[in-house]
Amino acid sequence: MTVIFSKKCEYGMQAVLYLAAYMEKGVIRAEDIASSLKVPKEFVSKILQSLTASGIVYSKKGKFGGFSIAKDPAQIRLIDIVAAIDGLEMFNSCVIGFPHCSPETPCPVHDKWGELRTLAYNMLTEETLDNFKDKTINKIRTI
Amino acid sequence: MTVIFSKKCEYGMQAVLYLAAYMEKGVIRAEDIASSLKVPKEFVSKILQSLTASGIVYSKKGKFGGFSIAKDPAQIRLIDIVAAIDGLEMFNSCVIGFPHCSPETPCPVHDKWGELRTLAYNMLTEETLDNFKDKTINKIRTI
DNA sequence: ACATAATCAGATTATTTTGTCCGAATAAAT
DNA sequence: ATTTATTCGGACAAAATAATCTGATTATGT
Ligand code: SF4
Ligand code: SF4
Repeated sequence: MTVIFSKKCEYGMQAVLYLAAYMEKGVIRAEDIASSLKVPKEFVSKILQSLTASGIVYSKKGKFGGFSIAKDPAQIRLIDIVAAIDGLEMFNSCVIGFPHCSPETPCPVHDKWGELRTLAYNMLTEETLDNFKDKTINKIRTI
Repeated sequence: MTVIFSKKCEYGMQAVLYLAAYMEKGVIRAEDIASSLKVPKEFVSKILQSLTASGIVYSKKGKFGGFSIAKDPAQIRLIDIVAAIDGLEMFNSCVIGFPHCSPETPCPVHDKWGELRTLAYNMLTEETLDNFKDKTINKIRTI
């Protein structure tokens, strides 16, 4: 069981938080990111490749190459990463897995789940990455 | 990507809601449950087998056998089904996938996620299956 | 007792997700 | 130009999840 997001998406968010927190270092090698986060190197590299295609991450090839954040962190929200990797279908789906989710045919937990989805959406939308710098650095230290 | 719970768990909750809503019918065949819910018959049968082992569901073998709810629906909560199938680890895990989740080393969204987890827990805990009967029947009709 | 209809239990297959490997391309330093 | 360190991109492998099949077992009706 996953907690809402796929590993791909979790690692993607972690890696982008890392890049935003350490953006003054310039490009950072996938290997450094992977060892700091304790996640598989090739996997995180692959995820960052796809985020490069989405325009969130910048990559530089060759010696002294690596990844960096492509835009101002003040313009990136966590939901942008979720949208790029897992997509946003979860915000239109049912916790219990019933089909045809709508207020006209509510399942037993419809009201509460709707509220939860809104809160989750806000959590990923209200703040931009620049606000997360200190907490990210502290969290990564403890991994 | 799943929305919090595995298919196994989603189908389990749906099937138990079904059994609770139609408990006056006595035992119900896996095939009827599967066709009403539009889920794979053998899969739902397997899940109900494991819920039988957990004591939530009763099963009767042989001709005119089937499944029924084993306890009073007023004593079963959705979280009991989640606990039996997916387990409750999600209530101690991070949305972003960081390890060592704790208030001492909070990740960027720790506060909001903590609140969300509590609401999700309440959603699955506060009501018992007997309260869901009407909504379940209406929802199943529309599948 | 026998035939029938159903669950049970476990083996098996399929699909998706997660993770790894490797050759080609690229860029910097010598 | 050559060497070296790196990403890129796609193929590949492993693991987890979802779904199916099959034979044994059990209970009912005749
Ligand atoms: S709670 Fe019910 S109506 Fe709402 S999304 Fe889930 S199944 Fe659909
Ligand atoms: S929000 Fe941070 S501290 Fe809280 S569970 Fe997630 S990673 Fe752990």
